[in-house]
Amino acid sequence: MKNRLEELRKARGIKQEELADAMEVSRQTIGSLENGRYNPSILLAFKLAKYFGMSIEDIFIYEEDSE
Amino acid sequence: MKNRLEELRKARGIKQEELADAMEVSRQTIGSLENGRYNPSILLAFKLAKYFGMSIEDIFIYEEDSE
DNA sequence: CCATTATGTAAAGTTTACTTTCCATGATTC
DNA sequence: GAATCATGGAAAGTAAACTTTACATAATGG
Repeated sequence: MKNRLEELRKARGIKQEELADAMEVSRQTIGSLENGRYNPSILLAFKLAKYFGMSIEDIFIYEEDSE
Repeated sequence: MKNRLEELRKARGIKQEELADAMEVSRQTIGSLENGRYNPSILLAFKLAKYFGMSIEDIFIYEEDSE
């Protein structure tokens, strides 16, 4: 799964830490998502979608058979 | 988080086991989602959405501060 | 230069999603 | 009323998401 988090965050002009605080997760979690180290839980995906005013599908790009 | 899995599955006239096979998860996983014992991973949510031809948001109902 | 700021990443631990195995129950159906 | 079928759910284990701590580095500002 790919995602547009870094792009969307930078468009908002905020730091990883600010986004992390808004989502109530650690800065490392945001960094890990931006750099593809793992996928978000569905709850975090919903929170991020709400924060950016978009759908989950607009932020996270599902690819067949992705890990 | 609530979801419409049982309703959607029954509308299709299929068993938990058949849905599980299509999603490549165990029957117990489908049962656990239908009965709210836990939330799906985002990958499974994407697979289910694709299977039912709907968006994740149409199947899974995000509620503020849900576990 | 030096201090600070933003980010990358790793290690070790906790929590949660998911598996396999197992048993129980209600609804057929024979 | 015994056998089968669909579901519920528990227990124990594995895998992945997430936390805290820690350190490294590049960029910037004084």
